[in-house]
Amino acid sequence: MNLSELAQHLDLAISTVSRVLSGNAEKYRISKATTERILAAAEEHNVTPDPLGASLRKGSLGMIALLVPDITNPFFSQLARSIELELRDSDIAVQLCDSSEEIETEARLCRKLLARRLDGLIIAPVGNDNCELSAIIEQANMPIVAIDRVLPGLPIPSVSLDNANAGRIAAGHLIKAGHRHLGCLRGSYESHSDQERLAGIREAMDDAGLKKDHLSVAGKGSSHASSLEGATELLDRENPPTALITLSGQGILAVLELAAKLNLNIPGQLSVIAFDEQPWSPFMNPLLTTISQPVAEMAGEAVTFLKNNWKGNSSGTEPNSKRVLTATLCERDSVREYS
Amino acid sequence: MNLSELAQHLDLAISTVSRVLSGNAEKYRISKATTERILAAAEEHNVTPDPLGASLRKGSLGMIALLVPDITNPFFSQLARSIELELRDSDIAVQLCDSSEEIETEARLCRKLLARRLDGLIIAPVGNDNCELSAIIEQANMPIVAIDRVLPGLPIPSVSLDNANAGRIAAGHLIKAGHRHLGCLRGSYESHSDQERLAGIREAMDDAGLKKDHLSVAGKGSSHASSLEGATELLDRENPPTALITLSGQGILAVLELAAKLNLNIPGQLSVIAFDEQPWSPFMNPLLTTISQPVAEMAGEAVTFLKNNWKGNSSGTEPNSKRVLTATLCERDSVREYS
DNA sequence: TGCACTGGCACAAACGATTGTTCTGTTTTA
DNA sequence: TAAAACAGAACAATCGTTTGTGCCAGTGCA
Repeated sequence: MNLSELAQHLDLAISTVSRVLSGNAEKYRISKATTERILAAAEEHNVTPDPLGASLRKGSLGMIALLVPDITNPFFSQLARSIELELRDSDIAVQLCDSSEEIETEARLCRKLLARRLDGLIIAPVGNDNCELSAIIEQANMPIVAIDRVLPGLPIPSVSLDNANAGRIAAGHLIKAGHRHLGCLRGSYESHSDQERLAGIREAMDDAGLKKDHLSVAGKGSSHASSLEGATELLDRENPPTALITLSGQGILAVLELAAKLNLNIPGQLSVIAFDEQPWSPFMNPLLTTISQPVAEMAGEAVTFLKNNWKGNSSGTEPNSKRVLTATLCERDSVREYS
Repeated sequence: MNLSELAQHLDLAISTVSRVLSGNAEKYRISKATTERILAAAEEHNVTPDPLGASLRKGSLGMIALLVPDITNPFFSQLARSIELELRDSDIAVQLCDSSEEIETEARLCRKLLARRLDGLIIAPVGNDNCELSAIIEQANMPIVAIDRVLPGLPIPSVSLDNANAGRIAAGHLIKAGHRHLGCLRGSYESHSDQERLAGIREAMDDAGLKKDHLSVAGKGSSHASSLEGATELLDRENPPTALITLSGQGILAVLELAAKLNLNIPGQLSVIAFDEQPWSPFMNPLLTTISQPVAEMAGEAVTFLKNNWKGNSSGTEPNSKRVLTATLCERDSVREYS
């Protein structure tokens, strides 16, 4: 039963019913009696205004989209949850899209999303150089904010981590513990974030007077197989690093697996710091020292940005703002002093 | 720019434009020339039909909702991803809702979802006895299917695991390895699934001629703290079980943590089987033996059910069908022969 | 020449709500 | 007593599509 049927049933105009049911009874001076009558009947027949009709009229869907590379990745699922929570009370729903880490799929989905006049889009781009995506996004007409991974070529606002600083923190912690030969397991694709993190690591080593050949870098894919290959390149050789930093979420698992295979005790013979705190990080054996991203805060920033850009609300952030947040070190048991 | 503006610009009727742009040009015998002209102009001005208008007219939103207790739980995020993949080619989007394991929130969100005349709802209920939810669902007018957790009181179709069988498999495996005293760490709430799994474990023990006091059960919450408490109750005592089964995803982490604290070697002194295969299960130390749910298959079944119940498509499943899938044992290194 | 047919498109009625404007009484004010 | 003010509700336009039907012109046939 919809509003007009209910109106007919009550022998009232649909407009009156609409005003009452959307809570504007007094604003339009509907009498107490009528209001009560409508509310009762609505309750009885279980009728609520169809948001679809309202959306059409209001020009707003009451929904934003979240496009992530892989919802299975704990970072993104935490992000999804934080965004959901953030929006729960504002009558705005979240449409979830997963691009499976494929840039073509990402472009296709993004195109679809833009066609669906949503109220906004939060996108965690798959790669760092998706021309098609850039082209698509450029002619979008809804607020869009990139999160986690920044597209350097994309003129859209973003919320991301200060990756260089995060790299410095990680490397600094290891250097302070006495390590002189560091290894670094890169994640997927030629990710912008990974490059920045690496740059931060190099800076920290520079500051400590460590030469470039004190850092070994490997890894060229986000899959477990690639990570394993990269880890092998780093560890299964003459003079392996005494401490490792994994730049992507999956990497640490490969390192743990390989270390077990090689009978390398962690942290006894090898210290590790893993990028991205994961639900299981505090419960692994050993308890993992990690670099943690402020996921909830990132979600908050992204949502705030979208909200600020609604209703011609130009009060908020400038159109091309880059918000950069700081990572924190979670010290646990996977790093040991080296002498 | 919308269809009517484009039509005006081309000096054509909006209906003609609509038919061409929705791919029904030949069905309505639009001439080749006109078709080309419209397509070209649409491309040039970047105009696509607004799904909102189409939805209103067609009476279908092209969207289903997925309501889960916690998208952060790998099982549910895998489920979300599988469902997304399953629907990707059918022009149906997924709205994600997370109830934070709170039954009031779940009811509230569910009510909202039902008001939003979606094309279907896949719900993984938080608890096993949510009367309010049952009441809400009963008067819904869209296809709904419960997944993972079955609500015994709810007269809706469901896709779930054969939990009793899964319990039998787990216990059977341990018994076959020579274990005579089993422990069981229950998950959250008085979950229906957990009860069934427990029943299966009891059956297997019965079959092996093991008495009831050969099974210790503990745990009364899904939080890490509760799990830790339960694990302590099971392990930190005189005559602890030699093998443990954790019935919920978080439980195993608590067991690992406690075992490390108690200096209990796994699997040397304690064998464990964990319910729910997780991304990190194959990479833990030790590699975890788990009971794995066929997530993708469950997603497929749920989606298929919804599809079958569209368009008055009564050909499909009966309205109250219960689909039950089988778990598999992933043998790894956390179970050892006991003599 | 007249009729039926049909290709090609326009007309208009939904779909379900929101909201500015208008209309009808009744009460207050001058 | 007439005019003004106001409360309460109806009217109608609008959002952007889809789709059944109607209209017109050209063609084939008798």
